[in-house]
Amino acid sequence: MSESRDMLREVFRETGRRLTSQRCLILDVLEASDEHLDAEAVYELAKDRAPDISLATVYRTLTLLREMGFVEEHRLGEGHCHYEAVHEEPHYHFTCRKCGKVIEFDAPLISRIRRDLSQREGVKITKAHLHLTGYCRDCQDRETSGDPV
Amino acid sequence: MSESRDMLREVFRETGRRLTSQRCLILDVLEASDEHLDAEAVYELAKDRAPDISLATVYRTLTLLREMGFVEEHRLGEGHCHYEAVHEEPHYHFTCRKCGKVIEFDAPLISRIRRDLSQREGVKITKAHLHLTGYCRDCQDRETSGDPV
DNA sequence: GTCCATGCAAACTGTTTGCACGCGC
DNA sequence: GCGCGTGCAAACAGTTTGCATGGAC
Repeated sequence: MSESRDMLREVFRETGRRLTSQRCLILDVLEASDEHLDAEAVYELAKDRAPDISLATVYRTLTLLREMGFVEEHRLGEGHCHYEAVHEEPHYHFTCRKCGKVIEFDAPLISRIRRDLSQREGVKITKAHLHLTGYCRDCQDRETSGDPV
Repeated sequence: MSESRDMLREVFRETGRRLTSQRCLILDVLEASDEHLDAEAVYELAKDRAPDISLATVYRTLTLLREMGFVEEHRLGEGHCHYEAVHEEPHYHFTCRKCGKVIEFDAPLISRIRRDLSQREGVKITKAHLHLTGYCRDCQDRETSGDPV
């Protein structure tokens, strides 16, 4: 654990940033959780180990870690962001419109889509978000409200 | 034009809603634009034709039209939503991280991904959002800031 | 010791809501 | 005329920022 933090420290130093206890802690919290935490949840979990930490620091650190590529930000549709430590493999999300349950999945076909678009439009794609919505197994019979005509 | 509004009126009546001038106007604005407007932009455009319209009405109407399936809401990552009148064909988005340019594209392979996940997880998928980010042709040489390590 | 990072509180943006009036039906 | 929809302003949620203090290096 501590040797991985040393590597981390070096990455920070190279870019003129400091590895503070708060930044360590927030990264720990994200790595320890395999859920998609929002800023408030990260804040609550961090407070358990550092009661004085502030929500502003959580936001600043999440932005920083995102810029450095250590965490990913997802907007799954509820007006606030979710964060998670980066995995090696890309993965995507399904969200149930009824109960909010999130299912993660992989979809290798996305790489074909990326390649096609890159070639056709001459763009360089750095990130793909695929977000499916619908009704999970448990909610399917009750999909009453707020749906297309 | 007016006969299409009559059809619209009927859809509203069936669900106990009223087709007000504001609702018409907002739908007009969205249909007239082939861009992705945010609520503020819809508000500004609507004010040209109805100076007394309020931003609250714009939000309420956008929510309503989304629930009725007439418009789609996109969260392309900047902390506010974009809206557009529904097209028949599904389409997806690429956003340039540098200049914000949006390219729309189709990706028929998505239907395979949808089918796979539905079968594997037993979910019913009603909507797919694919959002690619990266650098457009013009911005590729200057992709300096804020990128993964 | 230097200067970046933090905590606090206030500001800010995008969105929602309570209420009395107005308009579609 | 009944009741949904509107405009207005205030409230709200999530996030950002200014400033003085504190901690990493």
